[in-house]
Amino acid sequence: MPHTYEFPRPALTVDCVIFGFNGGNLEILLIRRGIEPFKDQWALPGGFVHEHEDIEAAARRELSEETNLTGVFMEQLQTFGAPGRDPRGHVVSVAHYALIRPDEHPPEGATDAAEAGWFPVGQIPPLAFDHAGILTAALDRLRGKIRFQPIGFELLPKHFTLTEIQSLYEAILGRETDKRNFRKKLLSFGFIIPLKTFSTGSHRPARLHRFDKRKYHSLQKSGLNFEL
Amino acid sequence: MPHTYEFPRPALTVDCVIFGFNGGNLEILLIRRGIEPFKDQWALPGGFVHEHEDIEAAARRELSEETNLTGVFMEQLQTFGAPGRDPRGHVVSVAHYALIRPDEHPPEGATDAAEAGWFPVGQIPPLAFDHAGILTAALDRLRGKIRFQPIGFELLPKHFTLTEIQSLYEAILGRETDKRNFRKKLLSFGFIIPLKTFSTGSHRPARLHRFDKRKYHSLQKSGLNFEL
DNA sequence: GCAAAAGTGTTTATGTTACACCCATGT
DNA sequence: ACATGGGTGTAACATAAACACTTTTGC
Repeated sequence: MPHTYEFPRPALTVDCVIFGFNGGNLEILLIRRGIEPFKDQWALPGGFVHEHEDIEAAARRELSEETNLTGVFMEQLQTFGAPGRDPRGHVVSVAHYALIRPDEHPPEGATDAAEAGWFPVGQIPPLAFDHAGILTAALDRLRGKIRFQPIGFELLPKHFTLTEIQSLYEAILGRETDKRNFRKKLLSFGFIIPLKTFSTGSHRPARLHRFDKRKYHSLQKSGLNFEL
Repeated sequence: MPHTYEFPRPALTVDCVIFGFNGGNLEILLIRRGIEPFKDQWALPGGFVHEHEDIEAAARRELSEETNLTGVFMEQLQTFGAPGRDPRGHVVSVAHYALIRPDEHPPEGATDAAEAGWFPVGQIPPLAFDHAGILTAALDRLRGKIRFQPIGFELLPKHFTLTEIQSLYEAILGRETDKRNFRKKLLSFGFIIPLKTFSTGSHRPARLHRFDKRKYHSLQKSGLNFEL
C-alpha cells in the first residue's frame, strides 16, 4: 500500500540562476527580497517545491513567475543542502540555471517580487543565503558546458550575426578569439545556417544566421564532436 | 528568529552509485532490498537524509554503512524528484557516485543489508525504483568526466601499471586505444610518477606508477588541460 | 570621404594517428 | 625454448593558430 514516510525531513526549495546576454555582458536576473530573512537583499528567484510537484516543474514555475517565460532552456545545476544555509532551519535547495534570449528579457517589475533587475556577472551585489556560491557554480557550469554543447544560441535572438555569437563566447569564456578562426570552425560544423537577411545598423550590414537544432542532433548521432 | 517552515514537503533521500574496477570490467555495488517496496530486488545503496544533516554527509554515511570505507572519491550526481518515482509518496533523492579502489573492495556481506554484490555494468539486474535511470546518468557522468579530469586513479590501487590504467580507460570508454599513444600522452602531462618498484606476475614485470595529486593541481593552475 | 564593423585565405606550428618489433620473466 | 605481456620511436596526417587587407554602409 502506498503511504508516506513519517520522518522529520528538511524542507525542499528550488533556486534559479537566470542568465541573459545584452550584447556585451553576461547578466543574471535577481530579485530583491520582500520578507525576512535577508529582507531587502538581492537573491536568486526561487521558492518551495510543492508536494507531488516535479522538481524541474517547480523551477519552471518560479522562472515563469519572474519572467512570464515558458519553454526556455533550463537544466538542473546542483543541490545545496548545508545545514546552516538557511537561518530558519534545514532547507535544501535544488539549484537550476536557465538561458534567456535577449528579445525575451522581461520588462523590469513584471513580477510578484518587490523588485527585479539584471546584473552583469562582474557586478553582482551581495546575495542572500548561499546564493553567491550557487551563482559561482552556475557560472562554472555554463563556462564548462558552452564549449562542448551548442547552448550559446539560447542566449541569442533566433537570428543572429556571427559577430554576436563571437561576442557571447568571449563574454562567457572571458578571452578574445580570432575572428577568422572562430567563424571557420563554427561554420565547419554545418549546423549554423546562413540566411538571406541582414542586420541593420549604422555600418555595413551583417548576414544573419540561425542554429539548426535538427541538423545538430543528426550530426551528433553520426559522431560529431562540437568544441569551441 | 529562526523557525522552520510549515509546508507539506517531500521526503529526502540519498542514493549512491558505487563504482569499482576489477581489472577488466567496471562494476557497481548493489544491495538486495530486505523490505517493501521492491522487496528482494536489487537497488542502489541509499537512505534518508536526517534533519540537519549535510547531504554529502548522508551519502557518505550510507556508503560507509555498505562498505566500511571513508575518505573515498564521491561527488553529487543529480537530484531525482519525479512525483511517481517512489510508490510510497513523494520522495526526492539526491544521487551521488563514488569510486572505490580495488584493494578496498569490501568483503561481500560486511553490510547491514540482506545481501550485497558487485555487478559488471554490462550485466546489471533489474533495479528498484528509478535506479536504472540513476545508474545511466552516473555512467554518462563518469564517461564524460574521466576524459577531462584525472579521477580514474581513484579506481586503481595507489601504485599501478600503465597497462592497468589503459585497461581502465578502455573499460569505461568502451573503445580500444593504441598502447604507445596512450602512454605517450599520459606521461606527457607530468603528474604520473614512475616508481622504482615493479609488479610481480607470471610474465615480465611492469613498472609501477603513482598519480601525483599535488603536481596535478599545480600544473592545473598554470593552465594545463588534461584530456585523454 | 571617413569612421565603423563585415568579410575573407594562406602559411606555420602543434598535436594526433598509425604502425612493428625486441625484451624480460615464469613455466 | 616458448608463451605472455612489457616496453619503445618515427613518419604521415589533421587540426589549430597566427596574421592584414578590402568591402559596405551611415553620417
